[in-house]
Formats: sequence, C-alpha cells, structure tokens
Amino acid sequence: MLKPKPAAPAASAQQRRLQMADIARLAGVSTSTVSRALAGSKLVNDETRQRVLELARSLNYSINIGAQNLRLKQNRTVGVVVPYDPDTRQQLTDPFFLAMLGSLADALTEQGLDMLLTRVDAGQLDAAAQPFDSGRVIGVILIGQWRHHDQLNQLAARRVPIVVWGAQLPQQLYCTVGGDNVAGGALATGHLLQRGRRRIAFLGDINLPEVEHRYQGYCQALRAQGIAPDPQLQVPVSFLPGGGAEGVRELMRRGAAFDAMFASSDLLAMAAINTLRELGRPVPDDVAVVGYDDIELASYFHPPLSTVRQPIAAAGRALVASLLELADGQGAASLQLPTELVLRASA
Amino acid sequence: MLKPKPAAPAASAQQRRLQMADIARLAGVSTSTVSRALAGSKLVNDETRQRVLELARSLNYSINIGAQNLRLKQNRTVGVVVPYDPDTRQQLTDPFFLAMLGSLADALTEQGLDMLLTRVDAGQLDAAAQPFDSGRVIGVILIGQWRHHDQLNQLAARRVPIVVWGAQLPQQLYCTVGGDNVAGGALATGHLLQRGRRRIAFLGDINLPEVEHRYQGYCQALRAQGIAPDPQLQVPVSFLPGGGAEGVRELMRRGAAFDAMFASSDLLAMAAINTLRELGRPVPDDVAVVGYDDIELASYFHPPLSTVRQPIAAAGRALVASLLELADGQGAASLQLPTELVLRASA
DNA sequence: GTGAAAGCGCTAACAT
DNA sequence: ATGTTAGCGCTTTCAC
Repeated sequence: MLKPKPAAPAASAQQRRLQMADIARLAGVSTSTVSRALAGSKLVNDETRQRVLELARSLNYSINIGAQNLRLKQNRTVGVVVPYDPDTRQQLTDPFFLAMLGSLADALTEQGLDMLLTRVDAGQLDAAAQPFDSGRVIGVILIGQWRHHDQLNQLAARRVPIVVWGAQLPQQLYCTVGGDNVAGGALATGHLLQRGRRRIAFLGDINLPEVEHRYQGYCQALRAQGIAPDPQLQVPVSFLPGGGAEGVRELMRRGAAFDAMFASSDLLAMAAINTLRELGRPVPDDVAVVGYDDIELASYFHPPLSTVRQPIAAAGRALVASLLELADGQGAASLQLPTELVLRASA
Repeated sequence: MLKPKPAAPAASAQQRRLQMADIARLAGVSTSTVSRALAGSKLVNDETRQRVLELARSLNYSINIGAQNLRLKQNRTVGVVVPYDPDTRQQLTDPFFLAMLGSLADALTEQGLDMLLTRVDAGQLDAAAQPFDSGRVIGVILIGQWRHHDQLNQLAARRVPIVVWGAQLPQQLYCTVGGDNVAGGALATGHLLQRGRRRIAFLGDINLPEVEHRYQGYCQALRAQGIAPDPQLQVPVSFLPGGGAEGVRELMRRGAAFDAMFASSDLLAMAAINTLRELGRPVPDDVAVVGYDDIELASYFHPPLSTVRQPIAAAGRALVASLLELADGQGAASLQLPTELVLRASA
C-alpha cells in the first residue's frame, strides 16, 4: 500500500518535490520546528527560525497547501462560475462579463483569496456546486443569473454558499448582488425624455430578470411624463451578436415611428447604431441612443455612447464580501448597487 | 492533538461536511468499499456499488479532492497568471486578453482541468510560480510577456512548468505560444501598400517583443516594395487607453505626412480613428487604418475595422497542450500560430 | 468481494 | 525551545 505508482497521472517525469521533511533534515531540526518557523511561531528560537526561513527561501520551498488545508480544515479558494449557453458557448464573450471577472479577480486578490474559474452548461446549473461539494472552494460566485432562478434556489436550499450577480427576485432563496436596474432604466429613459424625445424604443429580452427591471424603469419614467409605454416600441432581442441589428430591422418592419432608443446593453446599442446609420438614420440627430453597462469601448465608439454605468469595481468587492459572510455560516442580505448615467454624444 | 479547533478559519458556523466514512456507515460497508465503488472498481459487487452510488448521489456527496490529491499525488489544476502593471492595474482590461482567458477556460474545461486564476504584479513575476511551488497547480500559463523576458527565463530555469503567450525570443528558456507577429505585420502593411498607400505610419511600443515583431513585418513589407521605413512614421505609444489619440497627435506634431496607419492593437486603431476624424482626416478615405487582434468589437466599430486576426481559440488549446507536456516532464517546443487578415471598411 | 491498516504532507497537543 | 506522535479524508496493498 505504500506505493502509489510513482508515475502518477499527469506527473510522470518530474523530480520529486521538496517537502517539509527535506528542509527539516537540511536544517538539522524536526518537521515540527520547520512548521512552526514557517508559521512564524514565537515558540521557536530566533536563530533557528532564521536558518529555516533562509533555507526554505533559497530552495524555493513552499508549504504544500493541499496538505495544509486538509490538516487545518481550512480553504482560501473561491469558485467563480460563468454559465454558458450550451448552443452558442458564447457567454464569456460579452465585455461586461469579462470586466466583472477582472473586478472579481482584484477583489479576491485583495482578500488573499484564490479564484477557481469554472464554466458550466447553463442547463446543468447544479454542476456549479461541484467545486463546493468536493471541498475545493468555500463557496461560489455566479455571474449570469439568466433565467435560472429555480435552479439557483435549489442550490441555495442545499445550503451551498452562493452569491449571484443579477436582479433581486420575489421568493428568492439565494443571495444576489446587482445594479439597481429599475433606477438605471429610469435614468436612461428620463434623460431621453428630457431631451425632448417622446417615441423611445426599448431593445432587450425582458425574459431576463435584469432586463425586465430596466424595462420597468423605462415604463416608470415614461408614465411620470404622462406617456403610456407603447408595446410597438418594445423589441425583444437577445444579447447575442446580431441582436442589435435585428432589433432595429424589426422596428422598421413594424413601421413603428421612434426618435430615440434605450438598449439594454452597450453591445446592443452599438450594433443598433451601426444599423441605423446604414438605414440613413444618423445618431444622435435623428435617433438618440442610450446603452447600458458602460463597457470600456463605449467611449471609443463613434459616436461615443451615452450609457448607464454599472458599478463594476464595487460589484466585485460586494460579491466577495457577501460570499465570505455566507461561507462563514451567516446569512447575507441581497444588495443593490447604485447606477449612474454617463452622458456622451449618442444622446 | 485530536482537536484542531472546530471553528477553523473562515469556517465557523457551517455544519460538518459529509465524508466517505458517513456514506460507508449508512451503506453498512467499509470506506474501502465506498472508495472502490465510487472509483468504479470491478472489485466491488454490482449491487453494493449501486447502493453506494445511489446514497452518494442522493446526499450530494462528492469525494474531497484535496484529500484525494494528497493521497494520489495527482492534480488537475492549471494556474493562469495575468500580470498587471503595478501603477495602472489595468491589464485585465484589454478585450484581447479577456478573450484569451475565455478561450483558455474552454480549452481547460475540455481537458477536464480546473483553472486557478491569479493576478500578479508584473514587477514581481516570480510570484507567478507560487501556486506551483505550493503544489496547487501542475504548471502555469502566463498571459502577457511584456518586457519580462529575464524573469520568465529565471522561472523556467527553476524548472517551473510555464508556458507564455507571446513572441519567441533569442536565448529563451521558457516555452512560448504566440501568433506569427512578423507575418501579421507584413500582411497588414502589404494590404495597405497594395491599396496604393505609401506613407504608412506605425503605432506601437516596439519595446514589447510582440509589437517589435509586428514592426519587423511592417519593415519587410515596405522593403519588398523598395520603400525604406521612415523613422518619422514610427510612433511609440503604449497600449493604455489614450495611446491611440496620443500617437496621432504626435504624428501631427512631427508634421509627418501619412496616408495610412498600422496600429499594433485594435484598441489603438479605434482611438486613432476617432482622433483622426476629429482632426478632419476621415478613415478610410484620407487615411486607411489596419488594426491588430480582431477583437469582437472591431466589427461593430465605425468604420468596421480591417485588422489582423489572432487565432484565439487555437491559442487556448495550444497553450494547454504545451503546458501538459511540460508538466509531464517533457520538453515543449515553442509554437507560432498563423494569423489572418480580416478586411472590413477601415482599409 | 470486502475490510484493516498504513501513509500522502502537514499541524498541534503533549511530553520533555 | 524542540521532538514525538496522532490524524486531517482519502486510496490501496495485503489478508481473509
């Protein structure tokens, strides 16, 4: 039983790794002492500690975290899960999602946490719990609520520590952190109204909770001005590439008159603007357009995009903070972060 | 010694996790049998296996990977490191890098590997080896060679399995996978020449190996047409936001005449195009512009960007394949992937 | 076909 | 101040 074949899977030819016993032997002390020295314990003689530390550093020895975790029953790794659509696989493509990943990486690093990144099939969302069930991570941050409310509730019911970026929904068992989509939608629409636009089209798939909230904000802003939302102007398009162009064409097909547009993502807005230009309807003169997210390229676009900024940096920190609370066995309240209107040339 | 305080760090209130002994007890067998059943061993009775499997599934039990790895001396995790500039922290912002991350996530998932994502200070690149030294990962994929050739060589000399996305350099000890930047530069420049442009500006920081190669390709293409590269037209600008605008202004300041531009990234090209437009030099009529990378938004831009496409999907797979070879103790040859010219409206 | 027991690399109570 | 030893959750040899 003492010989797990030396040629372990994915580990055939490399030389044996250094371990604590080696350092101990070289330093002429026991492994306990090495362990204590490396942990900075007061119990070990200054001179001994120096010697051990020196040795470890010069040999690039680093404690085996797997073994340490096992012994200590601790863990400093957080799972980040990005569901992908089984058909397109295309979710990791949206710049907004990617920016969120960056923000998370920063927030985790700040807390001395590691990030285990996993993509899972959105249809099999329970797979998101696997890294937790197998003890690899203390909990999971999921980016991309999509339409998986029920599956997420099931995970939470199973007591998997999970925080989701997205909208807060009724009867929700899991913890969400998200932008204030209703306020964001109202902000964008309010601005267009203030500029005197009255026929404002809405682009986006309101089956997605976040988009639905943006649409609510849109309706609120209209009603505040005594305008009834016109279903003709509400075009359901997906976030996929092509959605923006498709949305504009659909509006034309309907023969709907419009002088402005609120797109539920910047990508959608950009594609829509391009299509409008092709159709001879210049932005912002003929049609004013506001996007959503404020991805970096929004400012590079022509015309520079007016948009609703999502609080990405704050989002990363908030997601991590909530997850730590959950992993600690506490409850964590869902959170809505403020959004902000960024005015550029497109509206 | 038997009581590592039950309230372990970051693990206070949650209930004890299920483990193999629990399943064994419930199934009325020994842990050996459970282990075998879960591993699908032929040694265990069909009926027993069924019972164990059933039990494990219904309780969402999953083998503790940390313990398993320790015992088996195996590991299925790969480290992915993205260096950041200590000042700006802004490297995870370039859409190209982010797309590469997505591609890597896919390639790793395909191979049943997990991805541990770490950001490290570009000035302390030896920190990139930490996840390897501590046994968390079988090797490291580093995105962002920048100017850290020497530090990377040191890591490789220490026998850290590491694969770097970037350019192949003389006296290189580490393994690189990258696009063929010389060919890419020649492709872009050749196209501009073919369109009759003769005064082609080059935008980019040639201190970066990849950019330097693109510049070499640029020079080659010019010389092939009997044109000597004009230093006046070579503008060193960083990839940071603002670099594109700065580059164009610098050209104007120099009073350099130019009728085309090859920018070493799409972001640079977009910013340059916007600035050119502001200065009354429309693209492509007055100045033809070719970018580099073919990020998704290149096609959304106005005018849609002609650019050199980097083989992102292939890159992810190649990086993973090379890393597996290295981790396996074999050498891995550096690799150059073909690039391709994508013609749109900007040139 | 199944179980007992040793040990993967580490930590910490206990002994000295 | 340091060493001895048991055991974290798992796999596997060896014995039955």
